[in-house]
Amino acid sequence: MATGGNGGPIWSRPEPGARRPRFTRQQISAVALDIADRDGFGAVSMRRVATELGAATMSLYHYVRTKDDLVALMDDALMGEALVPATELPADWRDALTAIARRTRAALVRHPWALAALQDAQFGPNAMRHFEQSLAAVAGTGLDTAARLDLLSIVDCYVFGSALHTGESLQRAAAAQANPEAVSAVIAFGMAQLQTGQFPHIEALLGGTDPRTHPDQAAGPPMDQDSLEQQFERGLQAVLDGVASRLDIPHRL
Amino acid sequence: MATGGNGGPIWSRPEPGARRPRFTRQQISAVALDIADRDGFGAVSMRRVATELGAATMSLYHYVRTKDDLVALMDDALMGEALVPATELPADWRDALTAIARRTRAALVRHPWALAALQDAQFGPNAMRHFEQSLAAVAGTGLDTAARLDLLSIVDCYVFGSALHTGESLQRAAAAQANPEAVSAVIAFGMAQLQTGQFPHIEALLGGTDPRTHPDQAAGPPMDQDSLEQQFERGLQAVLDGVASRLDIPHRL
DNA sequence: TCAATTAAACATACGACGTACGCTAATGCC
DNA sequence: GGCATTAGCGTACGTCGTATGTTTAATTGA
Repeated sequence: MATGGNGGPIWSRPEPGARRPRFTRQQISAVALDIADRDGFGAVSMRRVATELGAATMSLYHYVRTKDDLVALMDDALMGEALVPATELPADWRDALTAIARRTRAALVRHPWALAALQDAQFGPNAMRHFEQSLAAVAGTGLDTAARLDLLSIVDCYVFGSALHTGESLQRAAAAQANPEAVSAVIAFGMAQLQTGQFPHIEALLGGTDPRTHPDQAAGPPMDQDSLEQQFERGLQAVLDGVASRLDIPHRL
Repeated sequence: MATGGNGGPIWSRPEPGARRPRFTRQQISAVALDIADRDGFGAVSMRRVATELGAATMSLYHYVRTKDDLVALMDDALMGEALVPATELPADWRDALTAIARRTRAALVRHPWALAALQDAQFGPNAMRHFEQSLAAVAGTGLDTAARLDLLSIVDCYVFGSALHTGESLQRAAAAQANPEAVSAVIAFGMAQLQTGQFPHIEALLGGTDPRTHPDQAAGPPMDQDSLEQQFERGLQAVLDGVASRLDIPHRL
């Protein structure tokens, strides 16, 4: 249930009053974020969060109606990390979009579980602030409304896709380090596939180097955090080039 | 466990032999795909798949070592849908990439659960074919290896991000139709937020129209399948423009 | 000040889930 | 026809989200 049931999104309801609550939503989402970062999104259970808060499982349900609500809190905390501090938002539209994109990607990469979880979470106040900030960034383009939304959508798609890609790569790299024998099994499978002759371009890409002797480059370029970030930067500028020329945006250059 | 345990990826192991098995992997993944499409990825359980196959739960474990393996089969079936038939792949790099992008997006949009599931699934034969096909598409660009991979990565990020975006939108739209009262609660929350005055650009975007009287446009432009597809096409061409000019690719135009 | 009220906290329990374990019975090969 | 192999399955364990009902503590009205 993506919309959270009958009472509206959790942010439209006040935090519980009367008897002073032991926890704030920030504390709860912080604990949940921490668990997800340490042990993966799958480790975030109502019991676990409650335990780490020092409470009984069912006590959580006074702060959160369902687990979806908890996930919504987590996602909104993450969107908070994606916000560019208001004073740091450049005036030029291109610089502003770049700043927002960098920060958004950084937040998503920091919490690789987010993209899966975010998929059907309700949008919260920080998501709204993110949208507002994006609109502010493109306010100076002189474009009409539809074109502005197009521009934002294109850049957003690239940023989220890039974060997805980076998250996968890093997760794969981590899994490979944790379980080296599985990685050689995967490589063996890949080599066997190559030997069918159906993959000439991949063969050419590897250029005769046996990945078993160079396990650091599983299929192509290095996959460390820095390379992926540089790749993201190159792609982002290319995307911005493309939309700028398509939409005929005046630029200060 | 993204790497699937000790025995290597499922594709490196033969289907069970000796006594003739009742099911093929294709049947199994087809049933699982069908369940996911009808009732969501969360409805795909070992019990459910087994039941719909007409078998007992534990019998599935003779075809699949863990549920992760089942998900891997599902993802690979999906990547099969994303393949462009070999005879239909255009010679021009830009047309070829466009064809691959369209087909990939279509497959991902058809199965909105895929992006979440795909995140940590092992790559299979069809993913490999997809990669091979992408390499074939950019073979005629004259770029060196690193630039080719950059190009592919940028387009792929945009395609996956766009599919993520589209999937979210459609899912939200479906949820809204299934549960209209929740939607008005969300709108009420949004209006209340607007009234804080912290969102001048969003207010300007709505242009004074109260979404409660025009609930079809929750926040901005229409979100139907066609509009999203057109938006994707515009964005894709913009992205291709950008990489083409950045990478200085000769084009037949 | 002291009862009445409200809300926070919790224990128990239910039906789902993935899957470890061990048994039964059907099949292919000699 | 005998036998090894293995598909198929029943049971059970520990996890999950959460419905339900009860206890405990703080706030409020008189």
